[in-house]
Amino acid sequence: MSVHDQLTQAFASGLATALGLPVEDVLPLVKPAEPAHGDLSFPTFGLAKTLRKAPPAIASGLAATLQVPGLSIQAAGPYVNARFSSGPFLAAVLAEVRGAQQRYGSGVEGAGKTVVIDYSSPNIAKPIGFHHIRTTVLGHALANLHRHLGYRVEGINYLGDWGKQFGLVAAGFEVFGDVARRHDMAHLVDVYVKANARAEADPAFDEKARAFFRRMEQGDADALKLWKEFREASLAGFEPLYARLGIRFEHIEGESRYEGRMEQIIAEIARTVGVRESDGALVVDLPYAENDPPILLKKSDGSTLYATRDLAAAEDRWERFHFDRSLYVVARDQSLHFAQVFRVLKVMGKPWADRCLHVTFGRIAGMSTRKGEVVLLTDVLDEARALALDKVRENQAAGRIHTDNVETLAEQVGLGAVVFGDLKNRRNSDYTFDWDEVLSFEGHTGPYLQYAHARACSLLSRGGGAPEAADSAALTLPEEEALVRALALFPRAVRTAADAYEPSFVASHLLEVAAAFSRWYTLGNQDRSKRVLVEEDARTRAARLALADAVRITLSVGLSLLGIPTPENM
RNA sequence: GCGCCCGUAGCUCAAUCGGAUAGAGCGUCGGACUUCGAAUCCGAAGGUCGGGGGUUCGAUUCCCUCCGGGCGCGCCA
Repeated sequence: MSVHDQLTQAFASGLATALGLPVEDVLPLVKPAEPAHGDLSFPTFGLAKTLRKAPPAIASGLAATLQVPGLSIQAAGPYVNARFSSGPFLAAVLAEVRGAQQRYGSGVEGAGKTVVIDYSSPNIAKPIGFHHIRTTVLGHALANLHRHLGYRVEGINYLGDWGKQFGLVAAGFEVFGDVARRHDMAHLVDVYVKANARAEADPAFDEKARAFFRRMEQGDADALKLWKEFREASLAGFEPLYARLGIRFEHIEGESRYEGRMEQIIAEIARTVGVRESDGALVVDLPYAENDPPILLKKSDGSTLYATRDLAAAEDRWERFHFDRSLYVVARDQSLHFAQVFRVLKVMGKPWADRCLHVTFGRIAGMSTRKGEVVLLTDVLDEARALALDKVRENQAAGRIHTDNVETLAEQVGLGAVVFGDLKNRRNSDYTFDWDEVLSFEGHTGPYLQYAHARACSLLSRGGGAPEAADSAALTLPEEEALVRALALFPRAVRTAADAYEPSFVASHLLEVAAAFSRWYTLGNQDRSKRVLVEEDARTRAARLALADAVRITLSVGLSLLGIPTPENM
C-alpha cells in the first residue's frame, strides 16, 4: 500500500472508530482535498440525520477528539480535514519512490488473475488509418497498467483476416492489380480502396468478391493460397508500425483461426438458444431483447459472419486463459454487436460471459485529406518526427542538448506527441483530428512531460546522481511539498485508471506532476537559493536532488505505462 | 422511429462512486533567460456548466423533458 493510501486508511479508521461505523462505510467518503484545505477531507452531511446534529457540530466534535499519528486534524465548517505532518510524509514518500524505482505505483492486487485484452486488431489488406491509434494505444496502456498491478496479461492482436474483404482484394487484383506486387502492402491497400469503391457501384463486381470469399470458406486451394499471400504481406507490413510504437503482443492471430469451428459453435447455439432461418440466412433471436435485431450467424449464401467468429473466439479464449476479465478495446460503433455477442454467451449458459467487457472509445472526426482518403497513422508519425527533428536541431545548435543521435530523439519526441495526444483524452469522448493539435509540442503534450523528465535527468547528471542519503526536512518550500503530494498520488492514479479502463487518468496526473516540478524548478531562475543544485548548502542540495530523482522515476514509470519513450535529454 | 454516447471559457478538454470559490492547455494581452535546459514559468482577460423542470443539506455529476451533435439498428468488420 502506498504512503498516501496508508494515511487515508488511518484517517478513515480513526473516523470510523470515533463514529462507531465500519471502516468500509467511511473510507469511500474520504477524498484528497484541495491544498488550501489540507490533504484529505471528510464531509459530515450524511451523518446529520442519524446523529441528529448539525454537520458543523459533528465536524468540530470529531476534530476535537480524533488523534491520528501523522495527521493534524481540523474542522472547517461541515468538513473534517486532515493535513499530513509534512516531515514524516515527505520522508516516507521519497523513500517509497526511491525504493520502488520502476515499480513505483505497482501492486499485487492482480496476482493470480488474468486479463485478456483484444486490441489494435487491424483488418488485413486495409490501410491502417490514424484512427487506429485509439484501440492500439489504449490497449497497450491498459496492458501495461494491468501488468503493473500484477495481472497476467494476454494481449491479442485479433486480425480481421477473414471475410469478404479478401474477395474484394482478389477481385480487385484482376482489374487494378499488379500480380508482381502482390506482396507489397502499400499496393494491396491501394487495390482494396479501389475495389471497395467499385463494389459499391457495380453489383456484378461485388458478387465476384462474395464468390471469392465463399470459395475460401469452402476450402478452395487456389483461393486460400492467394489469401495466405495477402495475409502474410499485410502482417509484414504491420510489423514496423508496432515496432515503432514499442508494442509486442502475446498473441497475433485472427478470425481465420475459427474457420474450422463454425459448425460446432452454431450447433451449440442451436441447442442452447435456438436458431431459425430468415430470408435464407441463419439467425439467432435473443430472449428479452424484443427491440434488438437478431444476430446473423450465416448469410443466405452459407458463408459466416464476424459475430459467429466472435462467439467462437470468446469461447476459445476462455478455454485457453480462464480469464478474470476479457476486454475488447473496440470503437463504440460496435457496442450493439458486442452487447449481442455477450448476451448470446450468457443465454448459452457460459458462466464467464459476465467477465467479457467491451471497452469503448469515441470517434476521431475530420480525418480525410483533400482527396478524401484517410490520413495514415504512419504518415502522422513521420510528420511528427520531421517537426521534432527541426526543433531538436535548433536546440542542439543553441547548445541546450547534447545527443549523438538526433534522429532517434526526434522519433521519440514525435511519438510522445502523437501517443499522448490521444491518451490524454477520456476514451469515450469524440474528437476532431487536427494536424496542429497532433503536432503540438507545447502545453499539455507528451513532449512537455518528456521535457520535464529530461530536465530532472539533467539535474541528476549534473548533481552527481541521486544522493545516498538525504534529509527531507530540508525541503521547506511550499512548492516542494506540493510536488511531493503530486508524486504521492501517482499510485492512486494508476489504480483508478486500471479500474475504469481509463489511461487518461494517468495522463492527467502526469501533467500535474510535471507542472508542479516545472513550477518548483523555475523558482531558481529568480532566486539562486531556490535552485535544486544550490551551492551554499549541501544538506538542502542533497534533499532537492533526491526529490528530483523521485520526479524522474515517477515520470519515467508513468510515461512507460502509457507507452511513451523517455529520453534523458531532448 | 428505437437504442447508445455527448453538449463545460473564442478553440480543445479536466473536474476522482453527488461535496467547499467549476480548473488546465491553446489562442489573445502583459511579464521572467549574459539559462541548475525558455519544448519552461508568472500574471491578466475570458463561464446562463445547451434550455427548462425534479430529487437532495448540496447537482457539471442522478432522474424527466426539450433543443443541438455523433454513432448504431440482419446478410461488411
